[in-house]
Amino acid sequence: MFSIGDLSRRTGVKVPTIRYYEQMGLVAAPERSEGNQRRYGRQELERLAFIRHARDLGFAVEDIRSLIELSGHPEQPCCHADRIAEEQLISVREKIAQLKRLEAELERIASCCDGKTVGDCYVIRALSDHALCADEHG
Amino acid sequence: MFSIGDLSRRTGVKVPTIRYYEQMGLVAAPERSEGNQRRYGRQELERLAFIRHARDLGFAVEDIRSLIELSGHPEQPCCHADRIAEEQLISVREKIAQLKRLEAELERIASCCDGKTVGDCYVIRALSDHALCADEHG
DNA sequence: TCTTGAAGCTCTAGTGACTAGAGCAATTAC
DNA sequence: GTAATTGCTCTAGTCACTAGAGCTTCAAGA
Repeated sequence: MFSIGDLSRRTGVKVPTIRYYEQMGLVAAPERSEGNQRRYGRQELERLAFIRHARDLGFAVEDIRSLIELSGHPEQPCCHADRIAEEQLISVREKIAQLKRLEAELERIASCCDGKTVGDCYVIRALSDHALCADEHG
Repeated sequence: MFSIGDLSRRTGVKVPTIRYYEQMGLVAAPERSEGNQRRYGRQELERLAFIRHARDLGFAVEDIRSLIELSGHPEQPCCHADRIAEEQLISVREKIAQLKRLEAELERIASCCDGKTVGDCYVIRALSDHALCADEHG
């Protein structure tokens, strides 16, 4: 039996975040000590590690809820879990593509600036005038 | 003189977002019509286009506030503006690097799954067991 | 056994950058 | 003139936490 602080140390999930997950129904409300403090077992530890890992991978809390639901039915086909993971992969790839466009644009803006004052600063001018952009972004 | 709807159409910034920017002090409160509706001129149009462009590039509202402040002092050296842009570039690059690690991990997870049921689904198992990860992420 | 300090509890409110909705007033087009 | 559209303010919701107040419980040393 561990306290919420122990659980936090073992999983790397902060104490208030554990309580938040309980409130959101991602982890079940655990037993309490006589003094009303939360007491966790191995099962909760594993579930919280699962949640932590999925969050690190960028899954939304709602996705995690689905994945947990699924993992409680090991006899069912796993295509739903696969789809959630693939959708996450697609969304990560889209974010990367978008950020790369921004990177290119920012590189151009920051490197072109050879003005000395704000009046002829390329950074400011580029932001003022979208026509200075090489390609469409955003 | 345009209405808030005209301004929205010309800049691509949604009407409630324009009002939000006014509340946040990013754009000045404009004149009003007799019937208390906002009436904008060319100056506000340009400022809003500036904000839109900077937001598209991922600048935080606070950064934009600084950039606007700077652009009001064209005689000052522009190193501050350059620094804001460079910091934004660094942060974009960090986000890209992080997302690429996630992409690799998700690819591995999603492609390895050849199980038929949740019970032996690699997606679920990989999320349960961090030790299955190729490298550290998150 | 006493004490002290860390850790726990609940509750409310704040973050960032909007977005949605209610309930009303003004404007515009026909 | 009237109907549709657009505008107004205000409050509350989004997501995934995070911070703080004010209190109670627990664990370790004297």
